[in-house]
Amino acid sequence: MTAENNEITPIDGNEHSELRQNHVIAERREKLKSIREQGIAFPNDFKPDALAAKLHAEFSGMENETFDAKPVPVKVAGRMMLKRVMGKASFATIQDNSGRIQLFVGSSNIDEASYEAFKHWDSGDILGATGYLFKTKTGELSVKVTELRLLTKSLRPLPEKFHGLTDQEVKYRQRYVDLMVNEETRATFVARSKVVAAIRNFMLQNEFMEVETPMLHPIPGGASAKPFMTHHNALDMQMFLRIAPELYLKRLVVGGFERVFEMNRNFRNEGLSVRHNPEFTMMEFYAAYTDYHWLMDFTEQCIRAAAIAARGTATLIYDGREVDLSKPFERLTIVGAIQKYAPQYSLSQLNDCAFLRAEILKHGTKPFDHAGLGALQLALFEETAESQLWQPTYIIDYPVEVSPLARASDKNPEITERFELFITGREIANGFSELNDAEDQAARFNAQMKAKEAGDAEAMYYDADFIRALEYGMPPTGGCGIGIDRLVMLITDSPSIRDVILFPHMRAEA
RNA sequence: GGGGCGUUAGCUCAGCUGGUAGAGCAGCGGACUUUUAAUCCGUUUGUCGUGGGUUCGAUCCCCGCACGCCCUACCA
Repeated sequence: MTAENNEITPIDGNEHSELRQNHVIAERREKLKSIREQGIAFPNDFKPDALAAKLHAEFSGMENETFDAKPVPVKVAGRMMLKRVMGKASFATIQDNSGRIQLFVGSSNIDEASYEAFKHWDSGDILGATGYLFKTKTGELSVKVTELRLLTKSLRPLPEKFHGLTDQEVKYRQRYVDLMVNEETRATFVARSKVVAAIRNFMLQNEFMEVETPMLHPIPGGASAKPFMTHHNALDMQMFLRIAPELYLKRLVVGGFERVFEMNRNFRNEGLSVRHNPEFTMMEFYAAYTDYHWLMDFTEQCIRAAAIAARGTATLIYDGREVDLSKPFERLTIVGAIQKYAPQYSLSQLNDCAFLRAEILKHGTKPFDHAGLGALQLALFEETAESQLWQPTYIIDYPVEVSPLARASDKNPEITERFELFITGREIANGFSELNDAEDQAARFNAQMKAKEAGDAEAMYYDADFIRALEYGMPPTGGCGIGIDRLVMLITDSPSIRDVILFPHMRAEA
């Protein structure tokens, strides 16, 4: 850059270039400037006494004769979403936490200065209105405004009022805007809140205690996944963001808290997809003296209760297809599911390792050098049957080699008392009778260590303290994790996990 | 990681076989005392994601890159 260029380059700064680029924002900054000059620009002394939705619910049946006979004074506040200025009788629609209500701003009802000021306020501004309820001649319940105040000036314009905000990226990155203008987005997160509350209530009613275990783990455990790594300075210690709370929750069962649950975040340093966010919410629970049969009954009831709390029904529509949570969930073994959904395979083929290996390769899945029969059957299940499990289905009896924390079956030491729950072709929950034999668990950890040394990045670490805990004796216990984000996707008919996470992770903005 | 599609005004989108951009909304000015996507008249706004290439000339054609969405892979 030459000296000449330097001379003509104006002050560089984000604010400055934005002002030059966006005259809409510049205009609003000018308005704010003059508001500041006139007094307190951001007053905090207006206290609304009514919410839009409650006013509609309570007064929409009343007519103007009633309002005339007995006036209903109200103070409402909210963001101005629409404004219709017409000479001396204008309207504005404001939105509060509950919904929207229309303001009638007539020059004969408020002072002239306020009316003139109102004409220059913008969509997105936060207003406080004092007045009386009435009905317009089209029958819409409205507030006849007698006093109108600008509580917060909005410097940025709202998205276009008819089409709204549709850009997925902006919806995710600027969720605050999405929430302002898209009622469906608000509804999704209200539903999520209800699901979480319903699950918490369900657990508490069943005498589970809510606990909080560490998010920072010295040894990541409880799942097969790649962890996020971090470092604690004062302890000069490598730490991991937890991939699952499982091993801590089981320590609590050892300690005598026989029914515990934790609903919180897990972190996995893996790919992102429509079903995967680097941090996701899981509800894990453990109950002493229960087994996986009990867990399946219980999980079913919990999920049903969550759907009813959020939607009022256990019969849902997902992606245009019905999902019925009201009936007992089907239970199939891995082989049984393949036979049902991929009947081209004979039972003898399904017990033939060489055949399975070849068949899995046809589906383009990774090689399985050390995989035994059970793991091969599981892989074929995942390729052929899993995505077809639309109605809620428990798949049971997972092979021991892929279930290092689950109790082996008394009848067959190759399989575990484990299930995964699939709905709409997606895994929603995973549970099992817990392995409480400390010596067996130590052996399983050793096998995982070998797998890790052989290059399996997701294999588990040996957790000596967890073994020590088991050596004190853990009662026979059932434990299960429910993927809350995926459950909310199902209940809110959302196609992407990002639609049910308020601030999904995205690449850094360019 | 692989594949597909996309990126044009603050928002939603047009833009023909290449001649450096338009509409609606929003904004600004005006009219209007029951509108509700108010209406009517006038009017402002763009590094056409980014860097190269081809060309007299590129929003348009070619290549790279960035970002996004979808599919796929790992995974819950």
